[in-house]
Amino acid sequence: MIFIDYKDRRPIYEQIVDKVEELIIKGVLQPDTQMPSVRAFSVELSINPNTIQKAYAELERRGFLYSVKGKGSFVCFQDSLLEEKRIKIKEEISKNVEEAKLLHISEEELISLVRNVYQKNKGGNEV
Amino acid sequence: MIFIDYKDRRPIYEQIVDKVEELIIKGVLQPDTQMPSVRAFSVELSINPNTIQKAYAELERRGFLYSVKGKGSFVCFQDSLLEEKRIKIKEEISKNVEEAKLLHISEEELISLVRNVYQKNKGGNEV
Amino acid sequence: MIFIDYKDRRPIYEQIVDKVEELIIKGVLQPDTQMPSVRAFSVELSINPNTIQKAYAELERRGFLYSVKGKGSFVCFQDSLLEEKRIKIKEEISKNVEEAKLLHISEEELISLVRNVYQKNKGGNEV
Amino acid sequence: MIFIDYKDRRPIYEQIVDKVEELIIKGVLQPDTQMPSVRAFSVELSINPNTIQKAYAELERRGFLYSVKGKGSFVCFQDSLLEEKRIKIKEEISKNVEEAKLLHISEEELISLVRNVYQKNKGGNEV
DNA sequence: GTGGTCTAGACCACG
DNA sequence: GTGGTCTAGACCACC
Repeated sequence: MIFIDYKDRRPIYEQIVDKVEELIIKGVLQPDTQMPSVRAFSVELSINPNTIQKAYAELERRGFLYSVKGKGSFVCFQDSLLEEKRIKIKEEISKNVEEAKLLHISEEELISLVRNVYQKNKGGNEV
Repeated sequence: MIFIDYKDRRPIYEQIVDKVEELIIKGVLQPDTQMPSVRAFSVELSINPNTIQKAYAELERRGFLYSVKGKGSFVCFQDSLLEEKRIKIKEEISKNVEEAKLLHISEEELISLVRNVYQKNKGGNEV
Repeated sequence: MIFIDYKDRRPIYEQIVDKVEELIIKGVLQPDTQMPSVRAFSVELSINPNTIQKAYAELERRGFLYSVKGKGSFVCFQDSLLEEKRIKIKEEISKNVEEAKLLHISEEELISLVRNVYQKNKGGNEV
Repeated sequence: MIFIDYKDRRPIYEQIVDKVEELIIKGVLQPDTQMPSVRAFSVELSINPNTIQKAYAELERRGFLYSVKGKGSFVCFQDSLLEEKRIKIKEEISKNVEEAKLLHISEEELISLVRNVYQKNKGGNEV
């Protein structure tokens, strides 16, 4: 399900956090599903358990997981999380568009860029 | 001219690199202008000269500066650098848009986001 | 494996970069091999860790190494790097030949020079 | 006659040394010609007299100039200098060819490289 | 343990 | 004075 890219400059735990988050948002991991135990997951990915622990802690902090003592970690998905992410990504896009404007990329070019991404995979991987 | 944000998680030298690059692209720093000397700049920002040195070296590697031993560091700007940056920022935006799509942000909303950024400061940012 | 020549006018970190590059190209250092840690290597060569760090950073920039915080530095070799080096060395040789021509060294002499290098160690340098 | 390239990474005095040497070898500067005085030359190139001084000293050390107290510096060209340079350039070519061999550039390719340089400008700029 | 950043202070070559 | 390299020693995030 998850593949660690050691050549990726981002820390491993962050790669895991991002991937799990994505799977939850995509609906692949359904709410209240139990996550693999720290130990099991660490064996599966052959990485240090501490790293998984850190990833789970971060996911819990962000509100994508909740842990029950003695039972394990579970997917916790609320719409508010989606909204938060939407705001974040829109802020990032704003920042990038501003930089693009500075580089004299035209409004039209950016809009057609947006359209292209939305056309891509049309009629295919709808969830 | 430049302000170091110690709360920023990015390393100091990277903040400097990005800021100087921006100033060059904006045209605030004109080609062949002499940059402040490593030592003078380090005093101005109250950081270690080595950190400035690292920033200047990176800027030279990227083609925004050229340094001459015994003379100083100078702004060196070619159009090809702009084109490279344009490609990079477009890739970045594409990735952003894809993520936005995943979050069910509509094509229209993104487009109006782009338009807003381009409208902002319209006819006003001349000093 | 590596010897620092303090009489050499080139900086230490550059000597290291060149030597490691050579070892990778020669195949002595195989892809994904772990390099000695910055600290271990610095002890081995009795130089400052920062100097090794600088060498590794440059090797990473050139695409011969990739480093992962908390894990180590690893050999990372792609064929495209070879092609780049080939182009560079051919340019260098062209410049040399032009200078040789200026010095009235005959075409034949240079060609026999080339042939000699290629004959040397013929059928002998297998270990 | 001489143009300083400030974007060239080599020190200025070295650029001057190389250029003067080239002019002498090419025969543009004839033996026993008087060189411009340090002051005149430094004004002409708008650089520091110390830099010219250093270049002249190096050229004298190499045997391309001789200075007469109270009179100035003069071109001094002996065939032995040419021979030295020939040996040097051949050594450098050998080194580079060896590296090319390591990169699996074929003997034939290098030889045709040599031939190409010799064909270029055929029948034109003979001195 | 690892790589990466930063400081303090030194030395060198160059102009 | 300038840029560039190096050392010594510290701290951080990550595994």
